[in-house]
Amino acid sequence: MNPLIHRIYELLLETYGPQGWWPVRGTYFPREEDPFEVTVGAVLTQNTSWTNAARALEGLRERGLLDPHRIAALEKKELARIVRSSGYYNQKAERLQGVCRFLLHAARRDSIPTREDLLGIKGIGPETADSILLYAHHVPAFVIDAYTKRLFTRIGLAREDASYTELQQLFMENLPRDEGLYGEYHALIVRHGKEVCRKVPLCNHCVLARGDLCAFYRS
DNA sequence: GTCCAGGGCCTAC
DNA sequence: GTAGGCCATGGA
Repeated sequence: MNPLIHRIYELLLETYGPQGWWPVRGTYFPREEDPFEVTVGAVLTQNTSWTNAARALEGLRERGLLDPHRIAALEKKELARIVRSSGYYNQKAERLQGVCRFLLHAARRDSIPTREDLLGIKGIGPETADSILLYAHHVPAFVIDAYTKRLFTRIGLAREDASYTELQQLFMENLPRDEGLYGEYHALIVRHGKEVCRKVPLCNHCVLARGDLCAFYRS
């Protein structure tokens, strides 16, 4: 166990507070948590700001379309029009319908999809699969994204060429297997990535460049 | 006008 | 097996 992995989580949490990603009680999801809605959101936010993805999600909700049967039955062009604000709308319409077909046909009702199942769907890569497992189904799968890689490479805890799997192992082997912790940690990394450390290789004003991490950080 | 956002697929070497 | 191109909107 490398204690730094958890220590960084504590520092981020102290700095930014709980981020309240899915299940969401905040701004973008007024409703109760719905695994399907979270799954759709995970696709819509691919390489796209959450505000743009949330608009698309809202468009689906206000039309009563947050249902795999309905999305699968829609004309693809119509679906693309509705999710336009999330960008890549033709691709995302296609991907959403692929996810829905899987949920309706391949998956058993009310069962949690496996990671392999999700990766078999066109348009679902490792990050989206783990996001769906973690935030929709509360499976402890640590989500790795570009922020995570950048931050932990700079800190020196990961190699530049580390694969998704290697980075995921870094977290999962050094943290208790806790889906709540994983979900909050990933959200905090994203928040931190937006706040600071954008272009400079190492920012001295960064929260992680102080305190007990300082010596390690600068070494 | 430029850069970026809660990626992933396809193609060419 | 991997680097590069492509998908595309909306906010800073």
